[in-house]
Amino acid sequence: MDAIRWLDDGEQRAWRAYLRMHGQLTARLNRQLQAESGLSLADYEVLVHLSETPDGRLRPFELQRGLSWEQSRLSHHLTRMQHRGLIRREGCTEDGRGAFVVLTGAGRRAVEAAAPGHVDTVRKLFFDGLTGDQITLLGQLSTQVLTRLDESTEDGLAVRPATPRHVPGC
Amino acid sequence: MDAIRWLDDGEQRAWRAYLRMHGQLTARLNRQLQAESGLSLADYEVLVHLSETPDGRLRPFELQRGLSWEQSRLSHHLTRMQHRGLIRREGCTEDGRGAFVVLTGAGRRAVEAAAPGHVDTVRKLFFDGLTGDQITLLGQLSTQVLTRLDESTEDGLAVRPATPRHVPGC
DNA sequence: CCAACATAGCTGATGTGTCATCTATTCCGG
DNA sequence: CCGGAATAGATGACACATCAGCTATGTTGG
Repeated sequence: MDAIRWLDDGEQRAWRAYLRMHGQLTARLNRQLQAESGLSLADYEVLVHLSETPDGRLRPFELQRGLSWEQSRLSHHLTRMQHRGLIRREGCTEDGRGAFVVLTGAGRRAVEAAAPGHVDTVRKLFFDGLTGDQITLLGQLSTQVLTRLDESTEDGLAVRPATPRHVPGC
Repeated sequence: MDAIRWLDDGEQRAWRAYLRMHGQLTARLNRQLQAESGLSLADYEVLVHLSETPDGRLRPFELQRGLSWEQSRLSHHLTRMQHRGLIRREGCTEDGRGAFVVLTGAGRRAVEAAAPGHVDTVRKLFFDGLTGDQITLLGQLSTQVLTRLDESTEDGLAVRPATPRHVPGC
């Protein structure tokens, strides 16, 4: 029961600037993608992952891990993308529970058409304003925080199936 | 018509790590807030802004600027928060178009109850894994990018209503 | 073999964000 | 003082995200 360690002034500023920056940045990226390609950032990420495989197909759970998305978000999103003809679902013969997500021709054309403009915007709005050192730092920082997040998920600190040990009566 | 400048390997890694980190981090913060206080991160930010004013009231457009939210998002969010009793809307006598958003007692109690746990989680998941230098640099980086975003909005590069000559002083 | 459990995936309800559009008021130049 | 433009704000439609819960198949220890 220690005293609350509030954020000091610098932390406060950094935190708020960071949150605001991210919001603004992704809003801009989304608008650019939407306007020029009819895709959202989420669509784009899904399509990129698929397009990076040799045959443009992945199991949903692979996609899920690659994107770090919630399973259900992915499923809903794939349904919408399927309706728009960007991807197709196929059954999986090796695993009766499974499925495949397959990039359609339209899907591939959509990413390929979107990519140059998107990368250009990411550069203009983000990378071009940063030094190499800053980019390196950001990468390190992100990786550090990610590691920390993973670790604290595994043991007790986050979601855990309420005391699987020592259940009275077991 | 220059050649496309794709992201190099380091940029690619930094960018993807960054996007993933942000997603995971905010997901965790949202869950913690939701679980312990029944608030979302968005709710929390609104309430914090209100609670930082002397009388717990702001004009929607002030809130909008403070949060850098879309006007319509704010309006919808306020409606939902109003239904949950966290804020109240009042008319504005000085400006017939205007309104006030007022923190209710329940709203104030909610932020105050939420704050310690939230700050603690932000520390545990984020700041405690970073050095002071990293925090400083993140603040700088965010501010730089924000400036860049603002600049490129004002002149031609993004949406602009033809001739916006009329800056609201305030 | 089979009961318990884990894994893969889908779905419906509900809360959230964006876009386009709408009303009402205020501001401002002629 | 009037008409057009800017400002403040709300709203409906729709896309998106999360949660809880569901089915079906695979895996494994007894």
